[in-house]
Amino acid sequence: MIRDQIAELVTKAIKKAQHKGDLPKYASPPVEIARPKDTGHGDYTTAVAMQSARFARMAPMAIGQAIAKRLPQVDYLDAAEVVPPGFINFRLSERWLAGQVAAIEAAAGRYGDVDLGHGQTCQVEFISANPTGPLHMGSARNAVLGDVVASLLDAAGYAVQREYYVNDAGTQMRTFAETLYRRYQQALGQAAPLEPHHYQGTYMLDLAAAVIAEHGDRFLSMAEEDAIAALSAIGETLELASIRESAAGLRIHFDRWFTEKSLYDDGIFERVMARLRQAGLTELKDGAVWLRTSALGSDRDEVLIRSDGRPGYYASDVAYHYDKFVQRGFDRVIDVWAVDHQNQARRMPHLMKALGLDPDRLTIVLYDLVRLYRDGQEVKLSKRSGDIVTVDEVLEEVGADAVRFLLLTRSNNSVMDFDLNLAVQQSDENPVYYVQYAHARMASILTTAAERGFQPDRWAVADTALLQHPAEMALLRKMVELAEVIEKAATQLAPHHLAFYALELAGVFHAFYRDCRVVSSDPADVGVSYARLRLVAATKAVFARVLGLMGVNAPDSM
RNA sequence: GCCCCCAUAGCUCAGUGGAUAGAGCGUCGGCCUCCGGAGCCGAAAGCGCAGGUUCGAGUCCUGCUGGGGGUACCA
Repeated sequence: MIRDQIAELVTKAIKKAQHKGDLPKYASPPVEIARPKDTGHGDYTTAVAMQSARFARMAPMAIGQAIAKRLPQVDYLDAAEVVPPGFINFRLSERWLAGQVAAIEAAAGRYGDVDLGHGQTCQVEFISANPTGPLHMGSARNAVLGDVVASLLDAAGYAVQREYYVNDAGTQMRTFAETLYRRYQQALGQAAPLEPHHYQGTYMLDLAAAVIAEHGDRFLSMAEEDAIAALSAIGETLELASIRESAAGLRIHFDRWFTEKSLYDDGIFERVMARLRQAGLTELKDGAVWLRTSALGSDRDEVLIRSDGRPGYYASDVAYHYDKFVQRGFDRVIDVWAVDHQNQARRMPHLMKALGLDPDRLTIVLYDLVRLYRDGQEVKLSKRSGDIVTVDEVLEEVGADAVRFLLLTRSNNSVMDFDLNLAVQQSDENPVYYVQYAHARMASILTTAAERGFQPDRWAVADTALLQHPAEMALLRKMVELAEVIEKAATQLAPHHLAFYALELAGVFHAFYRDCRVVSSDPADVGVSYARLRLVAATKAVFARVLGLMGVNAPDSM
C-alpha cells in the first residue's frame, strides 16, 4: 500500500539524516502516516518531526527539514513540504494518480485488496439465532455485520468461511418443542394451555397448522415425550428453512450450518471433556463438574456439567470452539454476538487457554442493540412474548439494499435507533440511493457515449495522461484510499467504514460530473472525452466493488 | 454495589492524539439550452459537565451527570 511505502521512505530518511549528521542519534518514534483532514495539506502527512523534538532536542521544523532533505525522489510523490509547526506533507503525483486507472482495470474487480491474512483460514460465525422462530430485526444487524466482516476479511487476504451455529440442544429448543406440542393439541381441539415460559408468538399457531397439514393428528396418540421429540425435529427443520430463506432475502448465504447436537452425536463433546479432565482442569463441586478457569486468569470457575447431569452452555462453547480450532484447524475465528453476551465474551479467552490455544486467534465482535420504533413507540423484540418484527416484514417494506446500508452506517458499539416508519416513508431519501444513483449515472454516461459514437474499445486504451483536472484528481485520490479503508475496516472488524467511504466516493464523483464534461460534442474534446470515459469506467468498477463488499446492489439504472 | 459500552448540528450518525470537527434527514435560499435534478451550490446550527496528561485532546486518564447492557448450575 502506498501509505506504507511512504512510511518506509521517511524511516529511511531519518536514519540517513542521522548517519550524515543532520540529526542527532536518537531512537525515533515509529513513523505514522496519516491522511490530513484538509486536502489542502496534501494526501499524506506525518507528525514524526514534532514527536521527535524532545528526543532530538531540536525544533520540529528543523527536524522536518532534515528529514525532507534526505527523502528520495519517487515517481508517485511530488516533493515533500515541511510546514509549521512541523508537519511533513506529501502529495501524490498527478502522473501516478492518472496511472491508477490502469491499476484499477488490472485488479479486475479486486482493487483495494490488502494482504493482512496471508491466506490464513478464518471462520466467521454469525446470526446463530435459536431455530425457535422467524428471524427478527435484532438478528438483522448481526447478519449484515457478520456477512460484511466476512467479505472484508476475504478482501484482506483470508480464506473465509461463513458459518451458522444452530443452538438445537438447549433449554430454548425444549421450550419451543413443548410450545409446539401444546399449540398442536389446541389446534386439534384439546385443552393444553400455554405456560408463561412458553413462546407466546402467533407464529407458533401457523407452525402447528403446518405440522397438522403435513402429518395429521398422529402425534396425539403418541406418548407425550415421544411426541415432543418428534415435533422438536420437525419444528427445527421448518424454522431453519425459514431462517435460511430470510437470510437469503438479506443476500446472506452460509458455507456451513453447524448443529450443536452434532457435538454430542459425533463424540466431540466427550473428547473435549476427557481432554480437560486429563489436563487436570476439571473439578467436582456441589454435584456439578466445573472448569477451573480461575487457574487460567479468570475470577471464577465455570460450570461444565450441571448437577442435573446436563451440560451447561459454557461446555457447548468449549466443545464448539475445540471443533473449530482443533478438529477443523481454522487459524482464526470471529464470533459475532450482541452486546448482551458481553459477559460470555469475556470468558472466551479462558476457554481458549483451557484448550491450550492462543486466545488471540479468537475474536468476539460485539455490537450494540437495535431499538425499533414504529409510530413513535419503541417495539420490544422478544420471541417469547411474541412481539417481534421479522426480517421478512422489513425486507418487504424497505428492501435489502436499504436495510443493509442503513445497518452499515452505524459503528458496532453504538445503540441503533431504527425507525420503521421513517425507513419506509423516506426510502427515496435513503443514503443508499445516493450511492446507487452515482453508479447508475456512470452506467448512463457510458451508454450515452456509445450511442453518440464513442467506441468502448477505444476508451479502454485511452491516454489517461490527459486527466489533469482537479476534479479528476480528486476522484482518483479517493479511489486510492480504498485499500486503506479496507485495511482499517478489516483490522477493526468495523464495516461501517465502507458505508461512509461509499458516500464520500459518490460525493467526489458527483463533483467530477458537475465540473468535467465527459461526453462532449466538440471535436476538439475527443481525446479528453475518451480519457474521461476510461476514468468513469474505472470509477464504476470501484463503486461496484465497494457496494459488492457491503452486499448492496450496484444498479445500472434506477 | 461492581464491570462494559455510549453521550458530537433540531433528528439519525461518522470522525486512525495533530493543522478550519463531517455526512444524511430536516429548515432557509439558489441551479436543468450536449452526459440521469434520486444531483449540485450556498446559509443557519454542535464535541454532556469539571479536572488532568501532552508541544497538541472530540479522541488518552480521573471524577460527575444522563442513557444502554451485563453481573446464574439460562443461552
